[in-house]
Amino acid sequence: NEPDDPQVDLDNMELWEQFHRRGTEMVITKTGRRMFPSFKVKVSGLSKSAKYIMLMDIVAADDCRYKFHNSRWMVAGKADPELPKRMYIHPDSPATGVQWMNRPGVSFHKLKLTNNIADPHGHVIHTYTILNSMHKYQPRFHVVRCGDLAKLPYCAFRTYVFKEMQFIAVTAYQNEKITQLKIDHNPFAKGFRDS
Amino acid sequence: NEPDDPQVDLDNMELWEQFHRRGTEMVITKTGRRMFPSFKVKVSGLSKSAKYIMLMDIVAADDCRYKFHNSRWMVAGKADPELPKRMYIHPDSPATGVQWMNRPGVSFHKLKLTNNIADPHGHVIHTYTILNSMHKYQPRFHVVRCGDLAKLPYCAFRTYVFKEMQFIAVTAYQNEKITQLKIDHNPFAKGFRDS
DNA sequence: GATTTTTGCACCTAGGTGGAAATT
DNA sequence: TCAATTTCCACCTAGGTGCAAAAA
Repeated sequence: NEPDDPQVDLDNMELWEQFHRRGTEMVITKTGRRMFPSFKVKVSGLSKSAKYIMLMDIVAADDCRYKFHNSRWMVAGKADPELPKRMYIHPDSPATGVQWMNRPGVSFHKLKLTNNIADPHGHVIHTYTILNSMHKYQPRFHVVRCGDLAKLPYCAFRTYVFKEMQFIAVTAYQNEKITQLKIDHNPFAKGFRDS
Repeated sequence: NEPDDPQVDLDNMELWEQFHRRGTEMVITKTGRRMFPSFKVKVSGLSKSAKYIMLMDIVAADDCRYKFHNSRWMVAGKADPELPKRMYIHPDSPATGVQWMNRPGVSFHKLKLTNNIADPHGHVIHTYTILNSMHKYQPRFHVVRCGDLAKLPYCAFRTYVFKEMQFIAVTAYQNEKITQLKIDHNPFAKGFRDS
């Protein structure tokens, strides 16, 4: 009656698949840009009383550089070196299993993607992830049974990867079909819709 | 070279004093209303490496009920019973002394005042404080040398009180001079300014 | 020249104000 | 009748969009 076998479901999977079929792009800017669709998961199967820390990060999906040519993404050489990535710790961590499971979802919408090497601030909570433009990335989600942030480095991670979330970082959209999907579904881009 | 004698300065003291001279009022609503001026302090004198938790709460200033009569606040009987108050833990807690001192200030602007007894959600982070209308209150600030939220109940609190922050909770402003000060200084009320 | 990045912008969402009228 | 509270609103701040032009 106290399981500890997390089941993780990606929120808005149908939308993610629509983007995935066309080759998702995410804009990176100097001041930081959110992901769309946003990264949100529903977690079940946790021990009710045990404490957990939830995290995400974004890692290189391969060691290639890409370019968009003839309406297609093509490999264009070897990847540039990656800057060290920091884990984005969900700000409500640590919390008990029942607290995580009772919420409508665990959302990482505040994370921002940037190409700005200079860290904006020495914030306690790291909101920015530095990416290379024209490179392919894979977001990951981690569940750690751990009640104390200080002990996080010594705890076992359980990692969940959704291929549907792979994307290529860009400073300006390349594929107009991706642009249109963003406009159609992101409420902040409603001003560019036709209807 | 590792002091542990916190010095706390109230931000925007001149503005607080302007309100204090006229008898500050704070609006409470069903959905919750922020304080204005907002509660922000600058902390120094902490041990650089020790971890601290920062908190605030709001307690009854006396055991009276008030009414506004002939342009003055007057005692109008004995206070209604207070609902138990919860500490509002600053969301960046715990953090090291140098992290707290390096920031421009420790801000509690997200706290909301309400007269709604039904707690809106079972949030991990408590944002709402329930107050009685027409009663006088005193906000307080607490510094706790403590590295673990779970151990907070067993740690020694150092409490700082600014009399300039005393206010009477209202559902609608009584003193028009207070209303005008709010309009003059709160950027969200700019629409009501004359100029 | 061609590609990639930056900047400023109009247009949105989201939410914090006190006023005025309605309600309790 | 009077005092206190609730509801809805226009008017703000704050900040997330892709676009177009300029810059690198």
